[in-house]
Amino acid sequence: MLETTPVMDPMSASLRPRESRRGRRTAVTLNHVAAAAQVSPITVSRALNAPEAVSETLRERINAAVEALGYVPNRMAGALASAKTRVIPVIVPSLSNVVFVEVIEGIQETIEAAGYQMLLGSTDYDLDREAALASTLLGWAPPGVLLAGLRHLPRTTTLLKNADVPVVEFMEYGARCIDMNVGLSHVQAGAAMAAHLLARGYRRIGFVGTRMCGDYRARQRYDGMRRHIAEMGGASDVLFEYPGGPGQDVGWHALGDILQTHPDVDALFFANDEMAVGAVLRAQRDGIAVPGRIAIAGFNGLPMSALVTPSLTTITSPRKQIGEQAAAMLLSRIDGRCPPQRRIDVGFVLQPRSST
Amino acid sequence: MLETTPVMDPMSASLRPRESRRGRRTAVTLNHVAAAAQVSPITVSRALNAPEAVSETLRERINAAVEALGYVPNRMAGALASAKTRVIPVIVPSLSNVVFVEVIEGIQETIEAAGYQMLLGSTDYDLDREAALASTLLGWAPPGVLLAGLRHLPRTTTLLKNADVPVVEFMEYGARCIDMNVGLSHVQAGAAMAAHLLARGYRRIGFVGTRMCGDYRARQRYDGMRRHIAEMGGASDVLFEYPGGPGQDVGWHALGDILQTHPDVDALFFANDEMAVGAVLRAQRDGIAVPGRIAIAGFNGLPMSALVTPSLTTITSPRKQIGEQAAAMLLSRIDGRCPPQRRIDVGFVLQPRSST
DNA sequence: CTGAAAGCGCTTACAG
DNA sequence: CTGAAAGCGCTTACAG
Repeated sequence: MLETTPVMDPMSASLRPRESRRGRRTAVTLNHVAAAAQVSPITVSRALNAPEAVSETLRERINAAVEALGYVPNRMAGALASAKTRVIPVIVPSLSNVVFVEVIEGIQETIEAAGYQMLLGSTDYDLDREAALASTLLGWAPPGVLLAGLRHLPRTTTLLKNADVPVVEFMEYGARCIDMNVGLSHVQAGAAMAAHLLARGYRRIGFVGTRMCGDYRARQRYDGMRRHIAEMGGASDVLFEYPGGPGQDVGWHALGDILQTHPDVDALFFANDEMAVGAVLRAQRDGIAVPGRIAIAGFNGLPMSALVTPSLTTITSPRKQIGEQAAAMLLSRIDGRCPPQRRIDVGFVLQPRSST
Repeated sequence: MLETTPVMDPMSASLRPRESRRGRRTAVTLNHVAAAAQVSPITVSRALNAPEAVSETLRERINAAVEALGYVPNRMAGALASAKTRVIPVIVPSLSNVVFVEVIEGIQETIEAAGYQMLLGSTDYDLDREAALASTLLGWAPPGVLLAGLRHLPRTTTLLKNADVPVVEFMEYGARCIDMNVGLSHVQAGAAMAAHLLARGYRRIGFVGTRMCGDYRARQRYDGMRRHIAEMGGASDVLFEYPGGPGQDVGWHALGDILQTHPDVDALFFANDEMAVGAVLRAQRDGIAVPGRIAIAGFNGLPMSALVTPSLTTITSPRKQIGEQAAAMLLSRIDGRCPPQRRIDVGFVLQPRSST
C-alpha cells in the first residue's frame, strides 16, 4: 500500500477525477492511475514511456488501470517537465496550392514515422504573419522548425536563430539559409524554360503570374527567364500580373486578354500548371491553335498537365521529395546526428510536350 | 528592488538564461523579464495577458524588457497552469483532396480570427489512425475538437465523449453525432444526380470511385443514386471501383476501360470532379462524344468543372462554409454560448451543364 | 527494478 | 494596481 488512503477497489470513487482544490475539473491523471495500480507515479510514467524498464507484473497492472480509467497523458505537463515536445511546426505560405500540400504530405509521413506530430501554420504569403506564427509556435518549445522559403523578416530570422533548434527552410535552394536548406533554384528553372522556348523559335515571350510580390519564387522564375532572354538577344519578354489566386480561371481569362492586348506575344510561360491548363482549356473552347497561334508552358508538373490537349510543356519539381528530405534533415539533427549535407538542391526536370 | 540579487543593468549577465540546476539549457523566462523590469513575475504575466490591468509605467518597462531579452512565453507552462490551450485539433482523412483543404481554410480563418491555432492531423482514411490521433491530440487538453465525418471507431467516440469538450463533426450531415454536426447529405446528393440523369434519359448509369471503403461518403452518394434508380424503375446502375487516389488520371483511364468493358453504360457519375474532368479530357483526346456517346457528371463543383469542354455537370458543396460554420459552432460553445443549432445541413446545388 | 523529492514555467486565487 | 504562495501534471536526477 503506497498511498495512505486505503484502496479497496481500483475503480472506487476516491480514485476518480474530482474537483481540484483550485476549483476546476481535473481529468484522470498519472496519480489516479498510480493509486489504482498501487504503484508510485514514477513507475506509471516509466511503464508508459519506457515499458522495458518496468517488471512485467507491474506493467500489466498499470496498463489495466490505464484502460479502466481511460487515462490520456497530459502532453503539456510531460513536455514542460522533460523540456521535450514531439510536435514540429511547419510554416507554409498557402494550403490552397497543391504544391505545398504535397510537400506537407512528404513532411508528415516522414516525421510521423519517427513519432512526431505536425503543427501546421499558413501565412497566406504575409511575412508579418509568418513572424507572428514563428513566435507563437516557438512557444511550444519544439525540437525543430520547418518553414517554406528563404526570405523572411529580420525578426523572424533572429527569432529562429536564437531559438537554438534545428531549422530547415524548404522550397527554393539558395546561398544563405538560417540553418539548413532543401529546394530548387527557381531562377535556373525560369532560365531553362526560356532556353526551351527560344530553341523552339518563340521570340516574344510573356510570363503570367498573380501576386508576384508575395510569391517571390514565381518572380524568381520570371527573373531567370528575363535574364536568359536578354543574354541570348533577338527576343523579348513581357510580364503579365493578374489579381486573384493562381487558379485555372485566371489562366483562362489571361489568354483571352493577352491575345487581344498583346497580339505579338507568341509564347506564354505561366507561373503554374493550373493557370496554364486554364489557358489551354480556353484555347480549346475558342479554337485557338496551341502552339500554332501561341505556345503555352506551365510549372510544377502536375498530373493534369499531361492530360490536356495539347499536352502541356512544364517543369516538374520533386515536391514530395522536398518534404521528405527537409523532414529527414531535421530529424537527423534532432537526434543529434549530422546530416550529410546542410543544403540540398533537388533540381527540376523540363518536360517538353505538345503545347510548345 | 524585488529581487535580492542587485540588478544594475537589465541586460546584466545574471539575468540572461543560464544552465538550470537540472542541467539543461533554459530559455528566457518570465522571471528573467520580471527581474529586468524590476517587477514581480505575476505582473509580467498580467502585462502580457491582460495589459489593461497593469499601469502604463510598468507596462512600458515590461514590454521593453520583453523586447530586450527576446522573451517568448512558454505556452506549455501557461497552458498547464491555466488549464487552457488555444490550439484546436482538426482531424481530416486527407490533405491531397482539395475539398478538405478548402474546409480547413474556412476553419483556419475562423479560429485564427478568434485567437486560436489549428493542430492538423490527417488519418489517410484509416479509422485506427483516427483513434490514435484523437487520443494524442486530446493530450494537449484542447478547448474543443473538429473532426471530419460521422463514422468512427467506438473507442474514438468514447474518448471524445469522455473528454468533455465541444466536438463538431463536419462534412456529412446525419442523425447521430457525438456533439455537433455540420455537413450535407451525401445520400441525397447521390439521389439528386440520379434524378437528373434519369430525367435526361440515361438508363444505364455507372458510378466511378476509388477506395470506397475508406471514403464512405462517396459510397453514400452511390447508395443514394442506386436507391433512387431502383425506386424509379426502368433503369439500372453499375459500380466501378478503381485502385489509387481519386485523381484525373483515374478518370482518364476509367473512361477508356468502361467504354470497352461496358459499352451499354450511357452515363457516368464520378465520385469527384477531378476524376470526371480526367474523363472529359480523355474523351476530348479520343474524340468520344460527350454526352452523345456517354454522359459524364462530377461532384464538388470545383472551378475547373466549368472550364472543360463540354462543361461538366456537377454538384456544388459549400466547402468553405462548412469549415466556417463548424469552427463558429465550436467557438461559440468554447465561449460558453449555446449555438443556435446543434446540427446544420448546409445543402448542395446540382449544376446541370453540357456534359450530361 | 522501484520510489521520495524537487522542479519545469507559468497562472489562479487570495491579499493588500 | 501589485505581490507571495501554491499548484497545474508530469519527469529528471538521485537513491536504494
